[in-house]
Amino acid sequence: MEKLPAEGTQARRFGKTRFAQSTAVLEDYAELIADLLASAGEARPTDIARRLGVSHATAIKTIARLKRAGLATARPYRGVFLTEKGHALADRVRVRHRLVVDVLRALGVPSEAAEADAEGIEHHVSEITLKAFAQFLKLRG
Amino acid sequence: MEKLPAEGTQARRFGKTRFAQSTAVLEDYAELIADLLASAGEARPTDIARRLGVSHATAIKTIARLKRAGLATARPYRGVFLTEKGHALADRVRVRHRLVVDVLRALGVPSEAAEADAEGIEHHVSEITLKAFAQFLKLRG
DNA sequence: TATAAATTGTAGTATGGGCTACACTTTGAC
DNA sequence: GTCAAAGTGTAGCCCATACTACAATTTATA
Repeated sequence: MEKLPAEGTQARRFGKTRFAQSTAVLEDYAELIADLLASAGEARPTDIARRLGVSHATAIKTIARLKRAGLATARPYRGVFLTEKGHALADRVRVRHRLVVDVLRALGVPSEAAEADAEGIEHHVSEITLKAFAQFLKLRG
Repeated sequence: MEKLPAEGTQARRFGKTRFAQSTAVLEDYAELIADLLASAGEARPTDIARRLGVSHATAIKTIARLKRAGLATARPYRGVFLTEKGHALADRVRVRHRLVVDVLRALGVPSEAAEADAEGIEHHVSEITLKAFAQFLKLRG
């Protein structure tokens, strides 16, 4: 979610909100797919749908978007894989998620709520804020 | 944010994501309208659109949604007003926004980034987390 | 008071997330 | 090897956000 499309391009039809929102979904998918690939060796639409609580049709459509965005590859009936770019995104997302949860917990938020809220919060944390979070945790030991 | 629609009703066609997203937009509008009413005495679609960086057509459509949700009233060419419910929402949102910004700043996030990020983060902060934030700030003086 | 400028409203279109229903592969059990 | 179950894909629909383009009203100015 670091950079918005350039002014002149298709930005016009991409309000900040919509952009942030649709980016958040892609981030969630990338992270989950990386997780499934690591733990199960494969990422299938049905598993993804189940984990995200959406219908498999919705998952498949979003996977198509991941492909269009150059984040994933997939061939019919053969599961989903991440491109290098997709893996990089998943890694960034995972690190950020951990950081947000840790900060919330450090602030006294119960683990369960911290995990739940981080899910929504993480997509809106800028690089600057992320750095501050890391620094805060480091100082705090 | 606080509560999702009941299972049996129209919930079915209101994914978690969509619900959170559309609620966030209504919250932003309510807050902004309250702000405009307080500072300028009136809240006009064009002002709202300008402040939110969307077209006036988009603002007008969302204002219609606010009306449907019982949060605002508006008559053609006569500006927008908040209902009691709308004011209550705006108040809650304002308090929450302040709290989130203050916590970010306390964590060492520069003011500008804190304000910007809070805009996105605040809609995902649960009551539990909010309480923890307040407590944290109190202890910290 | 006319008339131009600004504001407001409406229509039509695109994208995105979500769903159900139905069709088509693969897989697995006999 | 057949056939049913599971998984996968497609089509069609809804609603929300957003936009541009055009129409209508209000306001401000000549």
